[in-house]
This record gives sequence, structure tokens and C-alpha cells, in this order.
Amino acid sequence: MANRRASITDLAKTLGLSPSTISRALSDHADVSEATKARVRQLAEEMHYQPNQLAAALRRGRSNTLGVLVPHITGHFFPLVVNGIATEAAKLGFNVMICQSNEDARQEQKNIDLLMNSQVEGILVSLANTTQSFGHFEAVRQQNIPLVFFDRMVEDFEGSNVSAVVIDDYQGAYQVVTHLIEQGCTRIAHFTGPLHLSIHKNRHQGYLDALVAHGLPIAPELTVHCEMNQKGGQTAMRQLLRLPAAQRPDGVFSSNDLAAVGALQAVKAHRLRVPKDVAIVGFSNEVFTALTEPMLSSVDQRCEQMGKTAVQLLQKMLKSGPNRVGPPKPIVLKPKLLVRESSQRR
Amino acid sequence: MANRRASITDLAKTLGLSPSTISRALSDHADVSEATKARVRQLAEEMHYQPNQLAAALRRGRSNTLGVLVPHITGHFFPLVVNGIATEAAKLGFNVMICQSNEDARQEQKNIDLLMNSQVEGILVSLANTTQSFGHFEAVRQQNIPLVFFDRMVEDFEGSNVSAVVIDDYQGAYQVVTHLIEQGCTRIAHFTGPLHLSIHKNRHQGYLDALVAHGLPIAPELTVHCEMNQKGGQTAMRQLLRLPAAQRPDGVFSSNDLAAVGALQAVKAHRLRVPKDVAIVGFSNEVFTALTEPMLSSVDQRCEQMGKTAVQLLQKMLKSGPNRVGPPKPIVLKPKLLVRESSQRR
DNA sequence: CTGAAAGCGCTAACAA
DNA sequence: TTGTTAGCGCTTTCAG
Repeated sequence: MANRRASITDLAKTLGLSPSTISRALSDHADVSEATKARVRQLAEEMHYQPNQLAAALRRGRSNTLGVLVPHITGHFFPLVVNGIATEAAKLGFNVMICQSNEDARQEQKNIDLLMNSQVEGILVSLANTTQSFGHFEAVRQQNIPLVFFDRMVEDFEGSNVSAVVIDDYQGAYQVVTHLIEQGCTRIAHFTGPLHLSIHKNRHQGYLDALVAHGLPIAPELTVHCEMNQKGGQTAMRQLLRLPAAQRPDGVFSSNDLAAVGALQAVKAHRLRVPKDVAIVGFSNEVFTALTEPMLSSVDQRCEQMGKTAVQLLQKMLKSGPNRVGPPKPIVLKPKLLVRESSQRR
Repeated sequence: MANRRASITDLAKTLGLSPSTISRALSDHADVSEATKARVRQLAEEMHYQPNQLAAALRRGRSNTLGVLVPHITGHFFPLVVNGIATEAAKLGFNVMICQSNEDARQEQKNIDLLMNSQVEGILVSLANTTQSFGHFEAVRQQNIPLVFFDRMVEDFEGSNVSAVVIDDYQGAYQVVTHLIEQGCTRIAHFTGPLHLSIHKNRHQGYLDALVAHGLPIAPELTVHCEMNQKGGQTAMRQLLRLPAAQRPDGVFSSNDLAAVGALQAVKAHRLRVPKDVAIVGFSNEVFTALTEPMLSSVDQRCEQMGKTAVQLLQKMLKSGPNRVGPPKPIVLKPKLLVRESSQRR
């Protein structure tokens, strides 16, 4: 009943061989005769032998495992990134250990420790938004464990073994606004969340710069700070629709998709048409953007690509060893504008 | 540069103590003087000591880790369940190792092996839908590693150390239909996917039984097999709306939310009102159900609860040891009907 | 081609 | 209260 697992020693005894031979046979070492390998493999099968990775990792000093730490594992974005990470890691022969910080700096700390204790060979992390100090990454740096930030990074983190991959929010916003202008919009509103968050700050800047680049004026009343959810979008849109006709926007770029849906609903409730009277574009390419009527244009953040790139980066660092000094230059992914019905005017 | 991690032995040497004392001090063993503990802890801090869990686990024969295997880590359902699992596991002091099978039986096999090799103390798994044979669980059973299936289980898996937690799809469907009847619907249609999948089979049966229980006739033309996505729902609904007025449904229960959205759109396109002319209810409580107009009623599957329950079950098995024989009686969670606008008639 | 022996870092008898 | 010792299961020199 208390079925102890078969070990190499067990196999060795049963076959009258030494543990070393068994070990070599199982890892298909060239120095072992085919005959022996065959016997070993067969017995291993029969005895349901399972190698003990803990022991192997301890002995080798390499765990073959990567650690992943995300703020949460629900929602739209992170599961996709994690999927990209897991897929690429598997391809490269790594196992993956996934933790979530629940957006809490304390837990982030704990999880980093956990990953280190688990002897991961590298860590991929997206910061909790409450994280203000970075002491818990000190140990990672000290021990020279490769660290890749993705999406949310420490801006001024110095280290020879640190890297990052982020999405170019500015560029995404710039593309959106350029697109809206090409569709004939001349008064483009922007819904934004708190500007101390870099995603909103960068998207807002992209919005402003694109307007300027195309010779359009910047109308302060068209930048609306609102709750970035459906209700907030509705409220913000209603407010804009109350403006005198000449000041009313004919295009909306929302910093996220939920608020864009709210805007869409408000416009429809106002008996105006989307995209004819008001064109709307969101950000993130959430699942539901394909379900609205009209379907919502949005910006795809290439989540899987981000995960994949992050792992490749880590792999490179693992291979080449530490060699850089100073803060990392993050790899910046170009987002992809997806034009759907809500902003397509011809 | 090649910073080896500080070990217990290192601490011992530095302090002129034995490794065992260090070990005990670090784990706050009662037999160590407070003075010593303080010294040890301080040095550990200074040297950035990180315990090597691999070594500890190897020595103790307990890894303190649970394995989780899901078909995929994207979408709506599984991330929430995994979240429930991770949260509860953390509460009970377990680490969690998460794998995905990508709905592929081969990968499932590999992942099970991986988890076993990693010496997990228990495994939580939701089957890939291509899984037909269960040989890869043989090893798990052999070694008496507690196994908990969630959501998708092996119906006739016998074992003293196996358990399961599932959602009562039948009950959920029954609730939906009863609700629709209470709202005054008398001709209720059902959109279903392939009936060889138990989720659809059970929901369909719940639909039929609820009709019978309330004395309503079963109209075969009202069970529509369709692609369970938005397009499929639209097509199915249009087809139903072409029926002669007397045969047309005044209520729709869709086996998932996507098709329900499609139905909603088709009804609106037909200039009929929801819920007045046709009431609609979906299944799964996807995020977007709260974004439609009117908001879509649906059935919440208590994903987090499922994860939590699964872990608790595992914990119980771990504590009590194997004691049952024969196939497990799964724990069945009651789903929760969420009545929103699309089916609320007063 | 195979075996003997050492040791990865930690814990837990047992001894002092 | 602390130290000694042995060993978890595996890999890897080094010697046959």
C-alpha cells in the first residue's frame, strides 16, 4: 500500500548492475551497450520507474525550471502571456513554475523567495502595481539569476543579468489616432485612466503626438479622465455628446476596451451611428470586442508573442552568461491595430 | 561573479556552529536558544541565505507541492479555477506547479510524468478532451499519489486515492428552464452542442426534464444543434424566427454564452424585444454577458469554488491516507443562476 | 563497457 | 542546548 517509488538503486539491484550504469543507460549515454540499455529500459517500464527530478537537480545544480510571477492569472492579458511563456519554455525543454502576486507587493516578495528556493534557473516577472520598492529583487541580482521583466518593469533597475520586454503603448495609440484621422475624423476624444500608470500615460502621449503630427488641434475638453470600465465609458461619452454640435467628437480612442463598449452603447442610445457619426477604437483586443454591434476596433497587444520573446531572452542570458552592465534596454513589441466595424467608414 | 548561494554549511562555518543547529534555528525549533537563533537569523539575512527546497524536499521525502494540469490556461473557465486552486493551496501552505495539456492526450501524458518526477504530493487534473485512454494515470494510482479530477473526469476510474469535483450542469439547466417558465415562457428553445460531450448532454437533459416537470410539451424542433459560437447562435435563432408565429419560441436557453449573444443579436435584428418577446439565458457567466444590451442572464459555474474544493479534497486525502475502494463519488457543486435583463420580465 | 565512491544541501535520529 | 552521523536519489569523476 505504502508503495515506495522505484529508484535507480532498486533497478540496479534487480538487474545486478551498478547505479551508475543504470543512470547512464537511462540517459542514453554512448558508453553503455545497447543490450544493457534495452534491459534497463524494459525493467524501468515494468517497475513504473520515475526519475526523481529533485535529486537530479540537486546533484546537477540545475533545476531546468523557470519561474513565472504574474499579478494575477485571470483576466485577458496575463493568461495569454503565460500561455506564450509556457509554450516556448516547453519547446526549449524547461519546466515552468507559475505564481501570482495578486497585485500585492508582499506576496510578490514571498513568491520571489519561493522561486529562488525552488532553484529556478531564471525568473520572468510582471510587477504587482502596488510594488514600490525592489528589495526583493536584490537577492535575485546577488545570485545572478537571470531576470526578465515583461509588461510591467522596474524602469531603473540596474543589473548585468536583467532584461525586459514590453509593448509599445505609445505606438499603439499613435496608430489608432492616425487611423481615425484617415477615416475622416477631425475631433477625436480620448478616454484615459490615471496618468501615473505608464500604460495610460504613454497612450495619452501617443494620442497627443498623433494629433499634432497630422495638424489637428489639441482640445483639452476631449481628453476625458474616467473609470476605465463600461459605466465610466458611458458616462464620459454622454458628457461629450452634450457638448455643442461643433465641439462634439466624431471619433473616440479609449485607453481600454471596456470603456469603449460603454462609449459605443452611449452613442447608440443617443440615436447616433457608429462609425458614421462617431468612430470608436478601444485598446487590448479583449474577447468581447468581436461581439459588439458594430464590432469594436482595438489594438492587439501580442500577448503570446510577449511571453515567447521573454523566454527567448531568458534563454539567451542563460547561455551567454552575464555580460552587460547598466540598466537593460527593453525589447519593445509593436502592437497591432485591428480595424473592425466601429471605425471603418467605407 | 559566479556567486554560489550561501548554504547551511556556510552559515555553520561562519558561526562556528554545526549545520544541525543552523537548520534547527532557521526552522525555529524549540531546542535552540534564543540567542543562537538571533545570531543565525541575522547572518542568514546578511548572507542572503535562501534555503534549498530541492534538498529539503529530497531529504524529507515531501515536496510540499501540488501539481495542476489543465487543458489550457486561457479562456474564461480554467484561469478562474486555477486561481481558486492557487489561492487555497497557498492558504494551506502548498506550492503549486501548473501545466497545460493543450487539449492533447500526448501532452497530458508527458505532463503527468513531469509532475510525478517533480515529486508532487498530489495532482489536480482536468482532462484534455482528446483523452481516451487512461494509462498515464496508472503510475499515479500505483504510487498512491492522491488524484483529484475537476470539471472533466474519468467516469469509471477506480482507485482508493482518487476523487473528483464537478459542476451540476443538469441542475443548472433545470434552474434556467424553470426560471424561464416562471417568467411566462411556454415555448422554450434550447441551443446545444454535440451531445456526446457530457456538459451538453447534461444541460439538454435538464432542459427536457424541467419542461416535463412543469407540464410543458417537448417540441423537437425547439432543440437546435448548432455551432456554439456567436455566428452559430445567430443562425439558429434566425431559423427559429422563420417558424410560423404559433411555433416560434418565446424563450431560449443556450448551452453557452457565445451562442446566446448570437441569439440576442438575431432577435434584435428581427425587431423583436428581449426579454419581452423572447427571453434569453446563456451558460457560463462569461465576462461579456454583463456587456450586452440587454445584459445576458447566465449560469455561474463557481469556478473559484471548484478550485478551492478540489484542493480541500486533496488535502483531506493527504491527511487521512488511502481508505476508500471503488470509483469515487464526485463532489457536485450547485451552479448559480444569475438573472439579468435578458430574461427578467417584470 | 561497467563499477566504486563521493557529494549536491538538507534534516533527523541519536548521542553528548 | 548543541554536535555527530547518516542518507534522501541522483550524477559524475576516476578507476578498472
